[in-house]
Amino acid sequence: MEYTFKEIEQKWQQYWKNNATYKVEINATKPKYYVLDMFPYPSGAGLHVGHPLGYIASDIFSRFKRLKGYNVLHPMGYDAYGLPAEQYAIQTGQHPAITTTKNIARYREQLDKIGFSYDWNREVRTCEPDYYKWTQWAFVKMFNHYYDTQLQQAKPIESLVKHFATQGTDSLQAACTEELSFTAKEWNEKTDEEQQHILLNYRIAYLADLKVNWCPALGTVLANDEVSEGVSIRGGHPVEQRIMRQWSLRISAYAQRLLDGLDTIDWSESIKETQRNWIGRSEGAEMKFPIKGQDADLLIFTTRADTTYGVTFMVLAPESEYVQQLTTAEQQQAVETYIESVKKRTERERIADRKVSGVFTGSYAINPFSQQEIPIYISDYVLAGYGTGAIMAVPAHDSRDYAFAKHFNLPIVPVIEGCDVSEESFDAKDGVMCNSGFMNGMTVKAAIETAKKYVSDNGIGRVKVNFRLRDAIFSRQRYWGEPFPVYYKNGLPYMLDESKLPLELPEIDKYLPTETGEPPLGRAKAWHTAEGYPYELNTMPGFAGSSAYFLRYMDPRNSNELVSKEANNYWQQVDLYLGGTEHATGHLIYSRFWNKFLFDLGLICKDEPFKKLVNQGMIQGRSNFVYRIKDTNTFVSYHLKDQYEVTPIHVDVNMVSNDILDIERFKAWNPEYNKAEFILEDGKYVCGWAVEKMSKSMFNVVNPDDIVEKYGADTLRLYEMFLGPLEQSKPWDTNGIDGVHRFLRKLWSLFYKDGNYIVTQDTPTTEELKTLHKTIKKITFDIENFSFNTSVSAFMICVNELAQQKCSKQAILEPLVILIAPFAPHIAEELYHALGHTTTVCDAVFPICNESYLVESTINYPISFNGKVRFTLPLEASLSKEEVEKAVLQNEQTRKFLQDKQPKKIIVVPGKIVNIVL
RNA sequence: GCUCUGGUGGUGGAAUUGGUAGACACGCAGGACUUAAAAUCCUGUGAUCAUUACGAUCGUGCGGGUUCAAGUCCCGCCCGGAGUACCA
Repeated sequence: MEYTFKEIEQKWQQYWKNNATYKVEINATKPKYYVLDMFPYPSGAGLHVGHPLGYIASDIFSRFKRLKGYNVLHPMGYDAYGLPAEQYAIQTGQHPAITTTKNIARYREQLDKIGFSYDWNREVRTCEPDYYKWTQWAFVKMFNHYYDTQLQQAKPIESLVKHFATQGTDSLQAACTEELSFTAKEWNEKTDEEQQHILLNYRIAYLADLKVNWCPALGTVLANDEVSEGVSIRGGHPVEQRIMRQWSLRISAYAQRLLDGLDTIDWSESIKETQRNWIGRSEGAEMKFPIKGQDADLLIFTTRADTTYGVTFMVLAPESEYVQQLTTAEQQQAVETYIESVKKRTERERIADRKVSGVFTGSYAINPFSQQEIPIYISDYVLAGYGTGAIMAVPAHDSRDYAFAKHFNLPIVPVIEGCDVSEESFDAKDGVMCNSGFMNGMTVKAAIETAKKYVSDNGIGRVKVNFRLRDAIFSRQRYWGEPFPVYYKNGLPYMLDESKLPLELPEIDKYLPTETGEPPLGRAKAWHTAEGYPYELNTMPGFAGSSAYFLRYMDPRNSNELVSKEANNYWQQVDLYLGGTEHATGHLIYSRFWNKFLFDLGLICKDEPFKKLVNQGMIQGRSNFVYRIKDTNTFVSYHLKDQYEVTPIHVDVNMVSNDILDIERFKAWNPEYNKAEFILEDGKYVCGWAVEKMSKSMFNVVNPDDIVEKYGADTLRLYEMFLGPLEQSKPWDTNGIDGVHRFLRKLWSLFYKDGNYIVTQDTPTTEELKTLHKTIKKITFDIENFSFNTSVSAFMICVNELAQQKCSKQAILEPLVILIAPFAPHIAEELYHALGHTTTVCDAVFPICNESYLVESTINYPISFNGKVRFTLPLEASLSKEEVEKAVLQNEQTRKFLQDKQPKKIIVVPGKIVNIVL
């Protein structure tokens, strides 16, 4: 019997399907394990060979855990809402639901070919009403809660209303957009409308006028993590700042918990660090600088209160509310001109062009430490959104302030001894204070603490923690997303009753904004409640649907709850989450926030969603080139190209094998090349290559279907793992896949020779047992450490050794088949049945290493002289240090290397090495 | 700039606590089988020098250091990749 992978794979895929092998239910008698892949957005291009990398790794781990006796939840679904389907709809008029359904079918077909152990009964699609009902539901909950900063927990908005009714804002501990102050009496006298307005200031999901990233090309606003360097991440379109009325989620209230939680989860240090930076906690002081001639203060935030004596001017952000208040009549014109010029600049221009610019307001502040008068400027290097939108400038110790001071000729006063500020600022936080009154002589570290105390003791301000993390803007002016369960009455938002959910996405005639510039939902007919109140026209952003999908998988068909208590208590949280690093500041923060919110409401039992996170590296493309001699239709082979003036041209990697071009296919590729001529080397055309992003335009996309067709799914699975460490980025190079395929054939040939089944019941030899158990040990260690590339080589070594030993004994091969089942499930299932089993290999028991087979009786000691190994010497493993030393010194070869010299020192590491120092 | 990563043969990579650097594969070369090709199998394959056997020297981005012993630890640089960016 031959290794006919195609038949074998189809046969077992059908078997698994027929027998519901991967269906999983709550089973209290077994420990649970939850393995999750980041679910894909089903794009029109289908999967390329890079996508399944993580899925294969997590599948290996799931299957391993199952063999180890765990009840493994391993689901898959689709992040089905998104821009590409909508953009396609705009171009073609095809409903995005149709595009999406088609793409999902294609994804599923591709995934099925690879033999994953997903329980497809649990599939979710974020665009299905059954699913997004719970996205809307969570939003309603967020609207109906506020964040208590004292308890560090979300609380029902009713308790806040009660607080207002009895105490007003007195001793209020609630996260808010704007600090408000009113009495209980004032609150009670307000109209319902006024009260609702105030409550929006506290709700976790709230509507507010915010400065947003508006992307005109996409016709929508984008969240901070969807914008990079002033352009949209999807599509690279310019983004500008605009004030718009938008739904937002008060994720900033959770900043501290999101930060602290990082210490409790097993994620890579680098991704935790990225989140820490994104959250951006900084401890400092909020200080009031009195304004000269006004009964008002300028409030600023600083982490360097110790440098206050060095403050020689103040700077406001152009958008700051202080601007109007502090601009004097004489400066009015100049300030207006400046602010106009700043407004015209896009975010992108601001980043690209960092010229110092600014304008004087005409007003002065009083330095609360030195009592000196200092001018107040406006400049766009100060950000409105951070701190208070105003700063105290310390040019001697801050490079930005320094540049500004130099440009406007403002004084620079150093407050740290011995630093030279004639050329640049001294930003470091070490040294001894000077020019600083009561802080003189202190170290910077001590001065920071002293200054903070001074500030609070003298009523200048208070110690404060600031976060960089902004609230998440939650509105999108698009069609293909979750509708908000919101209607408006007198311009005020109200939530639909939970019984009315889901509010389904309506049909519209065109997927474009309305003529009046309203979002696409403005085109929907009868888009209002039964009473006639209009529904919200925005839809939710991409991260809405992916923020709690891991919970829904636990209980995907529950129509009464997001997840039942029973299912949640059993499955708890994701034990292993596998996906790319690109979601570090988006999905992975939002879903932690969402999860914590649900946790606060007592709806789920864990406050962190993903216990362990593993990030797979990106698979890059490996492009091939041909070299056309300039102005000809002649192509010259790689090693001869330097003799000509050539233009490199990308050539489809699918017509290149081991860098040798298939000339006939190349000619047929494009009519232009039909008559092409070639200058060959050794009768072949050798292509050049480079590592680039895998994309259509580089002609380097490799489709997993083609690999499965040619080599089988098991080969694909093994080869993807064999390429290199899971977490590292690496180029896909189909060269080398033959080796892995050959390995499977070799494994097969331990069972079948010349078409005959040759497995025997003989008792294995010590050597054979050693081969097996060393492999068990290695594979177990590797899987637990996500080192799948080394597992594959361990299997190769094992099979090579067994072939050498001519071992076809059931006692060895059966454990080996179970061992390899997580990696190559189809061949394993086939061979497991060949060995006489009638149930699936998935329900076998993972073999355990018996160390006693690994004990060596002799050790081949490397004998080194001055650290250089000269020869090896087999010695009894039981020999003591002294005996080893004696045996080595008596050895003839040792004498030869010693010559007449007396060794100065002999180091014997038992079981490892001998080093003789001369 | 800052943070995180990584740098080992022609290529992908291995080396788990400092202990024989280059496992395992690819590629290449030679050989066997074959009318021939494919497939398969065997042998060799870091570099340089030497070759009659024994070999010798160098070698993990660069320069130092610790150690009997360094790819691995310490100090200082260089280069690639990713993220982030006026955050006070």
